[in-house]
Amino acid sequence: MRCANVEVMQTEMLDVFREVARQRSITGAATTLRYTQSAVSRQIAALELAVGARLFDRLPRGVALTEEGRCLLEHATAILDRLALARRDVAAVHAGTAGRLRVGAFATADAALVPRALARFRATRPGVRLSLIEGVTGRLLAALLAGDADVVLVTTSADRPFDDPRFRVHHVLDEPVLLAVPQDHRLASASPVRLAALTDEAWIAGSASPEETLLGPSVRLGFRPRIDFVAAEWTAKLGFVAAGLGVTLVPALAARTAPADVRLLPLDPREVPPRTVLAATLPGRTLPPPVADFLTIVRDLAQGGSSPTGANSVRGC
Amino acid sequence: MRCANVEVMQTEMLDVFREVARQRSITGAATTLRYTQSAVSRQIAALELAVGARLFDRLPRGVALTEEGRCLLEHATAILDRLALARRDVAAVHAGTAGRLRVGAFATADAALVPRALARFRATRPGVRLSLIEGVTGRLLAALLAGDADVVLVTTSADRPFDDPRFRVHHVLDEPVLLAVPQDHRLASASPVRLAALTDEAWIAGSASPEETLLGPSVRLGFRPRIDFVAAEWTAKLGFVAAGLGVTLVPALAARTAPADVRLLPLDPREVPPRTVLAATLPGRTLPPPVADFLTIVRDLAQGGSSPTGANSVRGC
DNA sequence: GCGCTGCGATGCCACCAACGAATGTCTGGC
DNA sequence: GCCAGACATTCGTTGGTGGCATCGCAGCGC
Repeated sequence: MRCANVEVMQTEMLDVFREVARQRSITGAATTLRYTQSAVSRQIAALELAVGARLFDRLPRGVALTEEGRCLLEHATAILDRLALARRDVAAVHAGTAGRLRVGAFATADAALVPRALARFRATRPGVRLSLIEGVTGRLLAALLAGDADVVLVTTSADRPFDDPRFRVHHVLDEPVLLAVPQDHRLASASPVRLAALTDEAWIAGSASPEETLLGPSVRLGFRPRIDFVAAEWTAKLGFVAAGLGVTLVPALAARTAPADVRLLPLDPREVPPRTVLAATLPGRTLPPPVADFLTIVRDLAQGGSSPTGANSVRGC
Repeated sequence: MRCANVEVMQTEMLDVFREVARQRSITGAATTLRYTQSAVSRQIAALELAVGARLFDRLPRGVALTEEGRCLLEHATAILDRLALARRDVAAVHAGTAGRLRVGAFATADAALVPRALARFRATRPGVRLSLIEGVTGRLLAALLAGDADVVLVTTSADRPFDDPRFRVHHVLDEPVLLAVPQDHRLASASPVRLAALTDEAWIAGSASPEETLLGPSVRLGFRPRIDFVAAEWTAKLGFVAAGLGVTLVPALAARTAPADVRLLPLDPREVPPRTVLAATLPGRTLPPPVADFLTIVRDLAQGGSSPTGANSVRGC
């Protein structure tokens, strides 16, 4: 019975209102807007009903804004401008010339792979705001779920497939694991090294329980290392190695951070399977162009698409 | 044939969009907004068509904003907030609790009448921004026409009725004109003074041609003053009078600025008709509450509604 | 494994809100 | 005093929009 939207200010109303205010004429605005005079007249009447105040004084020649109309005009102009801005902004995001890309990655990926990828990304999409969070796999996946990241780079061992349905995974690269030994180690010139030759070595690992470290896959294959030192940071582990206190495993991505007095030796991939680097996104979501681009760039770089990373230089051995 | 407003973002669309984004559910938003699920679904589809991008990813349980949707949400929120602000603002202006009042007035009105009126006005409508422009009648009326003032106070002599159809006039007060004489003048105790007694006086006037001054009406009635000194400012004229160099006419509103050694004498209103003070607004416009209030207050003050002005104290003589 | 359930999309229909055309009304000007 | 210009109003029509019902799809539980 009664009009439902008697109180609604539609954007078209505001547009008509603005034009009438500009021209100080209902008939003129109607002509400009390709409406009939009656249509504009009724639009203004409806808007006046909606705001509960007369917006124009009707003069013998045209109309004049009332104080209420002048007040509304400021707001209407701002609203219509913002609406136009919203159009342009959404279009820019859609085209990939604006927006944001929030990447999450593990520490060694941030050494070279991610910054190079982001640099190349920025060159092609300079309007996209970039941000990065670093952390371990669990934190990264939580951030992705929480909506705090658009794509995260995580690692997993090949013997533990990543099949959580809450994530969509994109393969990035299979990263060989290297053995770090002191420069004068007895195996420093052996290639490749077999695990059987390392049973009596003093190991340096990130945790006292080797299951959770890079040694995990090999442990599950039957290898039993003797862990003498526990250190979390790569620089610390490599420092111990350089001092001749033991050996450790190093992912290829961290190879470039190794000091000169440490030798990195390839291992048999059947005994020490490569670590898989994955990108994870949320399933069911359309990949925004920035994310898709970033994935392409990261994969390209991982395959040696540009100046080789430490991983690639060693993989060639 | 084709939809005319396929590209329009209506405010209701944005409202629905915001609610869907908040609840991450089309069905939920429909329930909250008292719509059916199909209506909301189509609203979102129409909005996506309007902006040319998918705003939500449809998930098995609800929906999730895309990057474009997140972008639009910021704008939509701002727009809807501004729309609500516009409603409140216009309502406040309509109620007279907000807005502005731009008064124009001639110099002597600004001595006491206008500031007192504005002070009383502010007490009742503290939210209204006040502004004042001062000038002579011509400038004030021009400002009114140009939309730079809402109401202007001007003076006119009773023998020159103000009948310009471009203005709507509101009578404020009839202001008697007083004769200023030195304290020891021969007429200092006469009351009222007849013009016939002033034919030989040395006159001080605002212009060499008395037609344009306060003497104008009397001149048109046959009086021929001898103008010895020309000075524009009231303080200057009264200074000449105090020095015994002549006599001059003073409007009652300026009486309070007279120094103590000058006597102000009443004149016969038939020979020196009172000056009329008018308020002018634009015709055909609804008087905003602030303007109507201001007019009421000014009239009230002019009739001695509060502490008497200089005019009133003299009028009583 | 199969059916159920929950959610969004869509076809169909009805309604009314808004448009266009024509007319009415008022004011100012010649 | 009639005309012209501008806004308001009335009337008939139509397209946009919501409701109803249904479909498709995916996850979950028995």
